[in-house]
Amino acid sequence: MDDGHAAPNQGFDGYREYFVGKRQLQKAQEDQLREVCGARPSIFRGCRVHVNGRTDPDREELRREIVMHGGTFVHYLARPSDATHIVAEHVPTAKRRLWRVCKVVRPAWVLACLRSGKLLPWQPYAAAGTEAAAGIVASAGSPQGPRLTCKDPGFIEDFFAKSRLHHLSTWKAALREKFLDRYLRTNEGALNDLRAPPAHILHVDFDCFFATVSGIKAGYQSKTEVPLAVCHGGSSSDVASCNYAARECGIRNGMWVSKAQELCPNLVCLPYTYDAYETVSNSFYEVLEDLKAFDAVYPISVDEAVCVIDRPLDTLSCQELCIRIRAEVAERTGGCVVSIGCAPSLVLARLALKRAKPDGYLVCVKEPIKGGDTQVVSPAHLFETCTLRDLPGIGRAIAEKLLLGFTGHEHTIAQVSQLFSRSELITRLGSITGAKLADLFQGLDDVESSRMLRNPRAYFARKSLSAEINWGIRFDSVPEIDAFLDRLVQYLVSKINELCMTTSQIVLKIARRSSDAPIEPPKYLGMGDCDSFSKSCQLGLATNNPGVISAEIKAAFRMLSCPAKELRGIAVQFLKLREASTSHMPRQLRLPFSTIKPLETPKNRMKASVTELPPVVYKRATPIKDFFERHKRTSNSPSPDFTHMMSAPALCESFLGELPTDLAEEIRREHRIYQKARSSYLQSSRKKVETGVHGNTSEHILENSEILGPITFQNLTSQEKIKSLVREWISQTLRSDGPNHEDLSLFTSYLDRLISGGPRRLPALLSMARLISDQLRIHESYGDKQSFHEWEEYLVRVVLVRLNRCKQLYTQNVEILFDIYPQIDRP
DNA sequence: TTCGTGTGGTAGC
DNA sequence: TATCGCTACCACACGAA
Repeated sequence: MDDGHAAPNQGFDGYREYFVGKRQLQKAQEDQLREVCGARPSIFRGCRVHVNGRTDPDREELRREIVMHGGTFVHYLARPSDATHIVAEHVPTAKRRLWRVCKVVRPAWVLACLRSGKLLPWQPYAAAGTEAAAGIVASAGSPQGPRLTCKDPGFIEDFFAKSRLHHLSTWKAALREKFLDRYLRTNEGALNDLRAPPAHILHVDFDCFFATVSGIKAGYQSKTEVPLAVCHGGSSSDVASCNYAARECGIRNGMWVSKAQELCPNLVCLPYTYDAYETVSNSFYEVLEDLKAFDAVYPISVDEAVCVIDRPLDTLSCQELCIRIRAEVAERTGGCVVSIGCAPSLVLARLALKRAKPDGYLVCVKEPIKGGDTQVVSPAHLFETCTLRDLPGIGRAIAEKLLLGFTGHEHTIAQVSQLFSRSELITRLGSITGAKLADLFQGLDDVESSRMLRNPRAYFARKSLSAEINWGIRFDSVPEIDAFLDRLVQYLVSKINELCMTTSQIVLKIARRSSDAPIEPPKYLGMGDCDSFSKSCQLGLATNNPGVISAEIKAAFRMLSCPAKELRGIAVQFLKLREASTSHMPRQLRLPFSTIKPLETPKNRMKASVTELPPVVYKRATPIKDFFERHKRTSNSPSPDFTHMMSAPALCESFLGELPTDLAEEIRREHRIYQKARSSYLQSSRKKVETGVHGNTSEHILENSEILGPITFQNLTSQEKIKSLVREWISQTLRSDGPNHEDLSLFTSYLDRLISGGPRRLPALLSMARLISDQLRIHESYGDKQSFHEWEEYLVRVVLVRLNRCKQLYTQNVEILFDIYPQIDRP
């Protein structure tokens, strides 16, 4: 649609095309706006903002500002998750529950962001009537702002804003993405990939990065004699970073402040200065780029990079380069110190870096001149002076596993390599880790590390996305945890949307207080000693739908059977990521008409369709009942007890009637979620339909084929009976918590069998699509319910995808008209 | 043997 | 008043088919 206007309804694509057209029109207007007004700072980048009700400034003005400053304007809010922010003066009572998980802000937030030129925290601008606004009012007068607990809506963002480890991880991810983007732009294909090991590798790393930067910001010289540490505050907070003056007292990163202060009473504790770390890091990478001395600069972390030179340089030139880098970085960062290890392999460069610290550089060459410069060393020298733990990827666990029975002192690499042959290493540590260590002992890079150099595209590509919180997790009830999981999923979904990706496997990981650990650990709101459990779910079809993901995660939480009060940590992971553009996004389906090859016979057509378009299967690869059976057998494992879930009793309504309304509702809610996880509607209600009065044999459509046998669903052959079952199934599950995935899988398989029956089966397929659409239209009032969205998504992603495929295959033979739900309010 | 799942280890300050 | 114990990725063990 070149003109950007909605096309008239053409068969079953009409609804989608209408919306695609409408969105294109709006997008074109917004693009035009950006063009006319020129580029502005991208303050609202990644934000999807919806404006609700009457506002001041009005909706159009807010829209203009948001769009011009990099944001996306959400015109129609089909569901709360469509927007990251909702702008409203007040939250209508009817929307309070629905919007509970949203960032609902006053228009003042938009204006304040524009004034300050950056995205500001939303909580201080929470709209009247929201929980967040109530929290702010309650804590007014506190200079710190509201103290949020894990039960509060803003907790996740607040926690991440202060978490050093979260910052380190997100910076690293951003650097990798930036590298990849640059690499893909400048190195079309992989022509410049290194085929042989590069000549020189420089491993560059800041000395005590946080401590130095925070120190400089607080007015200390970078090499001050004053012992400094960066921490949040009190005695049980972690030392994130300390300078060398503090290290001389025995203070180490990760140590508690109370212990550090015992070792060094003069210790100066400095606050985190995340903005400054980011600024210095940017300067650091700029220096490495500006030097134009490297064939590649690989990011390792915010303050650490591996630089590669792919041409031979003499030792003196390497030394001069190290000196130059150190001087440039110091100049551009207000005096920050980097140390450098230079060697022909990653592992030797890393060891050289370890020995170069603090405030130095080392060049490792095979045969240094005897009595020459002390900054030039041999591999043997590094092996004799570095410890096993200095090797990359060798942490405490592996070192202990290997050196069991050899404890007593810190072993050097030279000593340990004498103790074990390659085969002994493999026996003790496993095939890959053992071989890796054997390689490292020879100064050679292991397969995994050298992937970074050989195939950076694969090495730096993102394969998963996750969020984890193991601090401040204290819940009293499962509904509170559900609300938290909703928010965490929403957080991740907004991330995955920014990446334009979808996921087809999700994992819930929890930390549960160990039975012998105290209720409250020594660290304030810490996790203490915990057992960890995880549960993964295959979604079958890649999605970014927060409702679908959230429902799975909540069901997974129930399967892990952790009492609410025992929970100390929660993580949600998205695995098997795919580009959103290549997966079938709802309402963004594209019919591949241009790729259709003319086929001569229906038989050929089917053959081609099978090879070119494998059927999409929406299934649950780990049926819940299998999961229960598997875990019943492993009684010696620390896995939780599922037996109470195996026999979830029916609810006694008369008993519930006597309970307080809140409590009764909570129990009903729990029961619905358990039921959804356990129950299959199709299994339980098939008999009812079989014995019903619907249909008669003369109405059989499907089994009349002369070539093909009857296509059954749930042992039913009459299409009327099947439709009756499906109608009842949809109606029931719309009222409750949506369809069971195994049921959907069975139904999808039925649809696929219809398709493989050829064009004659098409009316049956079309009839099923219409039936689902009709049911959704009938139950339009459930439009806000999760179950409604699940059915809607199934219709769009699974059923319509199949109809599209058939349209492509059979359009010459059969007229396909399908008008998708819902009715559209046309402009 | 191969595959999927759950668990655990490592790195950065 | 505390305090902000993340995240991506790989490898291993084990069980099922």
